[in-house]
This record gives sequence, C-alpha cells and structure tokens, in this order.
Amino acid sequence: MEKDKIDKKEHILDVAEKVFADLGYDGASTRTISGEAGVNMAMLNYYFGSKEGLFLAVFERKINSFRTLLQNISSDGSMNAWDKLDKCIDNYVERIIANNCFQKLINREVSMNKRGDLTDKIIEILMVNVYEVKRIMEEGVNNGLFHADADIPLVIATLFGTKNYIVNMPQISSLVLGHDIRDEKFMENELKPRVKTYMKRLLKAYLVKEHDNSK
Amino acid sequence: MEKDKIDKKEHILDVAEKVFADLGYDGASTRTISGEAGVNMAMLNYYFGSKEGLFLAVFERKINSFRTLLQNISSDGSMNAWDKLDKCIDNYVERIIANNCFQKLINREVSMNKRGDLTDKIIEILMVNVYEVKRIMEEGVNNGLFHADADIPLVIATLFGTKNYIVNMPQISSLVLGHDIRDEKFMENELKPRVKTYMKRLLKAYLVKEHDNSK
DNA sequence: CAAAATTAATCAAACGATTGATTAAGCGTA
DNA sequence: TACGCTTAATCAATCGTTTGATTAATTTTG
Repeated sequence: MEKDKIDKKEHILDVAEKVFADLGYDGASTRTISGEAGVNMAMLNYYFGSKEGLFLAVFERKINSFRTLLQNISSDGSMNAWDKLDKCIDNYVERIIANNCFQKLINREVSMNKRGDLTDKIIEILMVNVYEVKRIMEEGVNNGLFHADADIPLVIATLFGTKNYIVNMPQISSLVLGHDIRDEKFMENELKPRVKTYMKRLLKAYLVKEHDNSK
Repeated sequence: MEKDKIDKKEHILDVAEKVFADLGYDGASTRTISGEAGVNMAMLNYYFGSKEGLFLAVFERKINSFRTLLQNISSDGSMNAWDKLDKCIDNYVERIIANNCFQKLINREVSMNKRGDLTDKIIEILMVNVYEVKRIMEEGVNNGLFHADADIPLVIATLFGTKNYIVNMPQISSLVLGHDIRDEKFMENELKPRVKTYMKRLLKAYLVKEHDNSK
C-alpha cells in the first residue's frame, strides 16, 4: 500500500538520522544504516538513489521545522527584549536539547566544510535562527534595556555554543555534571530546567542593566 | 642523523594534523597522509603502529603542553580563584583560537560516540583539563568569592562551548561578527582581545559577588 | 682501523576487509 | 501475467595494514 511505503521511508530516514549523527557521514556505512533499520542494503539506493541522496533527504525533512521556531516570538510586540530572549531560551532548550541527534549531525557537517553545496544550504538555514536572536538582542541594546557595550555576536556564540557543547559532547558533559545526560528522566526533569535557569541568569547578569541580583 | 629522524616524525605529525583536521578521521586515508608528507605509506605504521596510533600521537602532542600550563596556574597559591580563571581565559583564547584546526578535529571525533577505544582515550585526556578548570571554579565557590549557587558544570559548558562555536563554525561566526575570522590580522588584533574581554566580563558577571559593574 | 654482524629505515607490492553501488532473481499483490 | 517491492549475490574501488626485500646506519669484533 501507499501508506506502508511512506512509513518505511520515514522509518529509514529516522534511523539514518540517528546513525549519521552518531557516526558522521563517512563513518555511517550503508550497511550499518540498513541493518539498523532492518531493511536490505539495496533499499537505500532504491528509495534515495545514493548515500548522498539519503543524507540530503534526512536534512531536507528537517528544514521546515527549523524555519519558524523563533519568528513568532521575535515579532511579538507585547514583549520587551529580555522577555523575548527569555522565551527564546525556553523554546530552544525545550526543543533542541531533547532531540539533539540532528543538531549533532548539522554541526559536524558544517565544521567539516568539505561538502560545499550541502554545507552552504545548512548554513543558510541556521542563519535564519541566528539572525532572529541577534535582532532581539540588538533591540534590547537600542532600547537601553541592555548594556550599550554588550558584545552581541559573542553572546550569540555563548547561547548556541553552550547548547552545542552539552548535546554534541554528551560524554564530557555527563562527566562534568555527574549524571548521564542521555538518561531521559534526568534530561527532562533536571537538566532542561537547570539549563534554562542557568542560561537566563548568565545572560541577564551580562546583558541587563540594574537587574535583581538576589534571585 | 638523530636530528633528521626526529624532524621526520615531527613532519609526519604536522602533516597528519592538518589532513586529519581537513578531512576528519575517516576522511583522512593513510595514503593521503603519507602522500602529503612525502613518505612511504608503511612509515606511518612503522613509526606509530597504526592509523589510530598516529592520531593519538598527533593528539597528545597538542594537549600535553596546555595541560602542564593549566596545572601550574591551578596550583599557584598566590592567586585567588578569579585571577586563576582570568589567566586560564587569557591562555585559552591565545592558544586555542589561533590554532583552531586541531580543535575542530577533536570536537568532531568526540561528538561521534561509536568509535569506542579512540574516543575514550581522547575524552580521558580532555577531562584532565576540564577538571582542572572545574577545580578552580569550585575553589572560588568554597572561598566565598563566587556565588554559592553558581552552576559550575554549565559555566564550563559555556567557557568551552563558546570557544567551540567560534572555531568550529567559522562560516557562521564570521557572518555574525561581520568579519571573516579566518583572516589572520582580524583574528590576532581584534578577535582575540575581544573574546578575552567578553569571556571575563561574562563569567565575572555571573560568578563573582559584588564586582564592579561599571567597567 | 677495517671487516663483519646487527639494527634501523625505507620501499613496492599485496593482503583481507569493507566501502557504495549494482545486478538478476524471487516475492506478493492486483 | 505484470508490476512494484525485496532479496542475496556480486561488483570494482578503496580502506588500513602487513609483508619481504633492499638500503643506510650503527655496533661489534678481530
């Protein structure tokens, strides 16, 4: 049936996304992916033409969900810059930290930079989110809510970099935190709220003028 | 002569470091490395036992110098926790941001969790440095210089994560910063002091009690 | 010192294993 | 039967590694 076909392709894409994230593009062999997905090796080429086609399919499937993540927050006139940033942090932590394997995949391919066409596409997508956050922060500076000499580009590097460090190097952050961050319960009940609280307090301490230090 | 022998091994390590960084561990074949270095393929195994041995040799050569530097700072009794951290940031930025291709390599390999033996060794070596920084921060908390409720593990994620973001995704951070960070002059004269200033101000604002906010 | 013995360094060639990809035959359903 | 799906078998290419032979350097010996 048509429905089974779609479900099977989706299943392959799910598995491929995870395997690519774990092993990288080179490290993820077509045999490993097909084996993990429980399908014959030739099915990958049958459905997606080639390994690169499969990779592109994995990537493009995710594009839409990343497009609109922050835009509605940014354009909300009822919030000041800090409240928007607060909301951005909430959404980002909630959404990215939980489903992290695609982020790992993206970061690795961007840092590799040897597959030009694909890398350019990925960067273009990522920049949409980055510019959205940057715009919010600059709004805060212009409104006098944030320090005028705040280094916004580097704050962005901190916001996304801290998140990347946690999700991209789970073994290291697990050791530093004292818990396995791949544990679903710890992630949901402890790490997520903890990262939210930390990130807000950190950025507030650096960005916001005369904020309440006590809490 | 003895000197030539050493120089040759060092030359192979130099080339291997660059090729590994450009192509990744999987992407860098022993043939490419030996070809680029102008030596016979078998020399890699003769000198370093295996491809993995070569990689580890490249890795340990880089990490050792920084490790002793950190330990010297950490054990210096004449500085308080913040001054130590200040010095760590200076050294870290000066050292890592400039020579970044190796850091990209390390982060890429660690973020793949399925190459067990090699990844474990890398993590083990990296953690020495991470724990050193952690120890300094905890010292600051215990001495009452830093806020008692400071989330030290996440501060570490910020410190290393911000750096990683800048050096691992130069295309993105170049766009955010408005300059090509791969430009040597900009990197040395502007980015380095800027990151130092930012990192200290950020961590100070979050960590240190009753610091001077004005500057 | 010089010849012999030993060790270290280097090379081309080939190894078995694995890679991404393709093939032709078999399968189930319409 | 005819068609879309699935499979095992197989392809050439490349992988990291090993081999045996050869040369260069060093040490031992007479």
